[in-house]
Amino acid sequence: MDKEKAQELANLLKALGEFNRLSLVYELCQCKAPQNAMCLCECCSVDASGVSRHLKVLSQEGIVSSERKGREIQYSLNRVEVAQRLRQLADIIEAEPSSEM
Amino acid sequence: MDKEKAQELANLLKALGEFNRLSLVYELCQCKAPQNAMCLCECCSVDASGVSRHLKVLSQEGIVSSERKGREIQYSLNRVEVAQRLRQLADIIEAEPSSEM
DNA sequence: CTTATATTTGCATATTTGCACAAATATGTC
DNA sequence: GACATATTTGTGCAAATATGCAAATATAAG
Repeated sequence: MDKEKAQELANLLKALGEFNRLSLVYELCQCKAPQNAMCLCECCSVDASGVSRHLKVLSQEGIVSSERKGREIQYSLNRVEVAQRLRQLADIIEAEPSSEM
Repeated sequence: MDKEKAQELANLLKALGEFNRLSLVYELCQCKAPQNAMCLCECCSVDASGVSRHLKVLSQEGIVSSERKGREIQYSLNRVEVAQRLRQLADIIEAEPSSEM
């Protein structure tokens, strides 16, 4: 595993590893349709500016996608991609080294 | 997902989401036999006390196990458990809600 | 008991992070 | 254009975090 990939993965995990951000992800997880930030605001204990910043972090890490719809911006969870990256890590962790060391 | 479980999961992800700690995990990942801290020291850019602290965090989150062997303490990765928790999250994230919202 | 090695802990410091509030920006409606 | 709503950004602050160094502790070997 090269350093750059490791850093990327660490960033993903760090983004998910904050309670309010993880709450946002769970919330989006339960939504069939994309949600706007005001709506998402209700599921965690921070104000709109805080939610905005959290969503920005999630967006930068490719965890959520956003699309402006008029006045609102609708966020949706990149389910497949995130799940895939988590499973890849799980596979790496679980795979015992074949030979040695 | 109740709040307590979410917090636990966030803690796991946060523990893994720091570059040097993730490097330690990768290092342990490639080891068949448990490693002591001095050995692990080489894989990341912090001194022994830093490694000690990182290993403590990983240990508290159940990511690694430790066992004293004489003068050394040998650390090993809890492969199955960590992989399982990551896959559980992946499953939650990937599963689209059946009915609504 | 002294010495050597491995690990942890106390302390100080620098950096990062999460947050609220206010101001700025973007967009839609009248 | 004036106003309302949604979101972002600037700022400051308090708390958390990562780190190195030195001292303390644990264990083994002599």
